Amino acid sequence: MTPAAKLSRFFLPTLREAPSDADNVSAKLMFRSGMIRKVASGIYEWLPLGLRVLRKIERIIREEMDSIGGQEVSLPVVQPRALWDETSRWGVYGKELLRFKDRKDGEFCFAPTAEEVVTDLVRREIRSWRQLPLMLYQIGLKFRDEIRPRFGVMRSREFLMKDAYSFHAGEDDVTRYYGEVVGAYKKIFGRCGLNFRPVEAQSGAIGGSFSHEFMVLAETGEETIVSCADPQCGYAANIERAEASRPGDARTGPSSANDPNLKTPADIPTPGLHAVEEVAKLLGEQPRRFLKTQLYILHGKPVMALLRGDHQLNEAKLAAHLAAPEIRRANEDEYVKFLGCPVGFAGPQGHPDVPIHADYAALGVLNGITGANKNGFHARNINMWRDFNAAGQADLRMTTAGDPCPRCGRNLEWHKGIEVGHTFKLGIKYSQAMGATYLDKNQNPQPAVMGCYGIGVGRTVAAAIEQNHDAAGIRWPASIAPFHAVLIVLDLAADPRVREAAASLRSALLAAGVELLEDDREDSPGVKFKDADLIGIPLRIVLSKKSLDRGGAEIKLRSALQPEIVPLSECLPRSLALLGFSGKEAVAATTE
RNA sequence: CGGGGCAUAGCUCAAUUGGCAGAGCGCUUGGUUCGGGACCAAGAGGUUCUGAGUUCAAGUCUCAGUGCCCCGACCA
Repeated sequence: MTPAAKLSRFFLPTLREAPSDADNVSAKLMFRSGMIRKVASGIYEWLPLGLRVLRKIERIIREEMDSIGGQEVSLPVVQPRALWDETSRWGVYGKELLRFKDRKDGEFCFAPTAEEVVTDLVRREIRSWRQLPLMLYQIGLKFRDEIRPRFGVMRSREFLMKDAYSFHAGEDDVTRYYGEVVGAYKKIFGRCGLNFRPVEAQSGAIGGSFSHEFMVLAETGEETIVSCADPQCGYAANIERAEASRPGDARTGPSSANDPNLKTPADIPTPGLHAVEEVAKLLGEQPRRFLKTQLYILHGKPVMALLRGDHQLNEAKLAAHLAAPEIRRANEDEYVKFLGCPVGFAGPQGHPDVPIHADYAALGVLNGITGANKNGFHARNINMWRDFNAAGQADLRMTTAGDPCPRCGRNLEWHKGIEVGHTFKLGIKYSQAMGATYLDKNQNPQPAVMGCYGIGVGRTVAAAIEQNHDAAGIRWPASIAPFHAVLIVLDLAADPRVREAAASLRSALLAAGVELLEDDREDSPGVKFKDADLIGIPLRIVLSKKSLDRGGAEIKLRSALQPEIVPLSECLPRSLALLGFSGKEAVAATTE
């Protein structure tokens, strides 16, 4: 039985005001409640109170990962270049990968993730299909040299991540197992008391439901997610990847080049107006009747994306469509060089050497308005197939307000979210590159099929605060609270009954497995109440002359408005009930 | 990487035209208090981010550097 933590001796430097560089609610509260301090941009120290929360979440993760057959390992944080060269990621990863040399000039990096290392481990030890599936996970520090760390531990450079990797004999087995992991993730975030949503993280057009992001819903989230208003449908996706346009959106085909409805192109002077909205206003036309072009550069050559005037390009989709992550937007000089006109006056017609990749929705524009490829002019009645051809067609745009659910056609709801977990069916990308093979039943070597699964542990802490706080401070869900209860004892000197009552209540709570923080500081009651609210312990118990005069102890949930007076003999059961302790949990906690 | 801003006590911030470096909170000591961040008194605490320059004089002006923050493209 652990003794109660005495606040007078507990390293809990609370602050009345947050440091000025804390830039969101959770970071402010984590600083103020003495959970974290900052060492450098994106690098934090976790103090005892914060670490207790981190450990609570880790424990939940371990239990759920173990329950689906995961086995915990500890993989190195410092990893040799040689392994990263095998998958070409030493070159591909970019500046986010922190690299350095040891005294012998050997090249290393600080692990941002561990696919290479774990695949290396497995290829050396796994021989047979009989040894599969194998699920290994670890909870350890990662480092990604983020361009712009922000929001405290939510986007830090050094961070605690649970990363898991599964190896399978065959595609079917990963698919089966992937579902188990998603189930475990739902339990993990559910047990953490979070309101979250798993969303598809891969464009559904590719047909996959094998990458999910787990989003904690919060107004302050950096991610935007759309979900179907109909729970029966259940479609939910990151806005970055949500299906927007579909082939059916195109209403024309090559035969339409001779459509009698096509009108003759005509130039219109539009001096100085380059935005679709400006030209639309001048002409009294809807933006949806426009064809919008955006020029990109791939390996020094121009590529044009074509969109309907009221739509926004999704660069990630364009990159995926072209299978070219290295594309970049063309600058003004390149517009002039390749299209012969400044940005804002370019149209798809008249550039046979520039491949055009059209969003499906753009193909439905009849007699469209677009740039005339001359400074100060736009053109009417431009039509695909007659005036230009597309090298490719795809879903290239962002979902916009008013778009229907791509699955069932009903309305979409928009939410903000914080990504706390990501699951991914990897396939054989790493096992093939690194030669992680097993012998199948027919003695044929096969690359192991892999899945990988991450959880940002520190980010989960911050997300929990974003979702559970009020003006006074944090309101921890009981399952991840640093302590279950805080005991505030007042009038110690003035009333001898208080000490006795505190002693018996303290030992009863501890014996029942309640994690107890006792505020024994020589401070005024106000200070203690303020700090208790700030650090957000779920249950507050006050013993004082006043409470005893009224018949016992004063008990209050952090979320409750008013305390209740409970007779001393009832304090233990009442506390356990308020904490939602079942008998089982209490016993488990006691026997630890 | 591009654009903008900031850097003064542990925290939040002042310092007029270039003219003695300050306040609140926190901390220490003593006293008085004790149910929502109490009060009185006395203290401790500073390389004004670093370096150079201008000046009789620089927290303040100039230059360079560093760190941090905010706005845009990656990610747990």
